[in-house]
Amino acid sequence: MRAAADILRQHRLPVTAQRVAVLSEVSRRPHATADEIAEGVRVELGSISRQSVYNVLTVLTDKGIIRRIQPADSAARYEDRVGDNHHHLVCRACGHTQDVCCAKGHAPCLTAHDHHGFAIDEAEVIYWGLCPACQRKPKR
Amino acid sequence: MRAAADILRQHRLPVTAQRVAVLSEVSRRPHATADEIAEGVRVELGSISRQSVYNVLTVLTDKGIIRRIQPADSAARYEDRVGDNHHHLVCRACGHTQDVCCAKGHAPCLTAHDHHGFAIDEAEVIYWGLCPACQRKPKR
DNA sequence: AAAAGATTTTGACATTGTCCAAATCACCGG
DNA sequence: CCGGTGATTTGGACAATGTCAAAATCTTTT
Repeated sequence: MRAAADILRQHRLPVTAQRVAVLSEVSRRPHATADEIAEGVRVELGSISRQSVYNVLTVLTDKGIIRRIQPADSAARYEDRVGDNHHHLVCRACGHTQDVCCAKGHAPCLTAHDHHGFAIDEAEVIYWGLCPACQRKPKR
Repeated sequence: MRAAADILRQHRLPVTAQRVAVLSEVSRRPHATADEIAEGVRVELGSISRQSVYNVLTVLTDKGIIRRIQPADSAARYEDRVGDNHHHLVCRACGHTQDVCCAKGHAPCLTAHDHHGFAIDEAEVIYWGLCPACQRKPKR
């Protein structure tokens, strides 16, 4: 992946330390929450306000540089991998999130046959289950 | 649908006015949020505490009597229709939610081909777009 | 180097939920 | 039909995740 600063410039976004750090963090640790990203950025930058993390994540999402996913029972998560058709595997126990390719290329069954007049622009798929680690833990 | 009280008894749940009212409301108005349900129940019962609405919704969900769905950017919504394999169409603008049958019967493509060791128990699909009404409104 | 405009910060506030203890209610047995 | 008992409901505090707005600071550009 190109340097964060270049990506920002390419999108005509003023390059600030906060933006570079947040984007790098999203790239380094996919599927992290805003809070986790803030922590990671603080290691690098010393500090960043909570609001700035949200500001940056919002502008990056709006530009299509990153993607926001919001599984149930979890704060929003962000990822760097955009533009391809991939979905997610989420662990019900620990929230661990993993990318999965769409099962059948162009998702034959992801076009609702009766769309009730909706103008559909995205089919979001989340597979729920237990990750390998949580399967081994004693049930609660 | 059977009377709410019967359903509760069938699941060995003590029948309370709050439970009957909440369950009826979920049944009458599918995809409502906890807050909307509370409002509806108050019309019938005069009052109900916020906590009770959550308590009832939780116990009904745990018993499998209702289902909770949590689309991004929305409070959790509840529905009465359980046990069948249906998904949702959600309007990005107004949040209006509509049921849709799975496009291909038993969802051939809803088994991720590489599940990374996860024990998958559900494939959740949400189609995002604009509902007919919001398509007609001026863009924001 | 300075001006102009955008970004960051700070602190308050909103929404959705959860926790806990006290009061109340539903159901069972006598 | 009436208590007793255990479950449910309530009220109030609290937590997590975001958003809003205004002042301070930084990036870019001239």
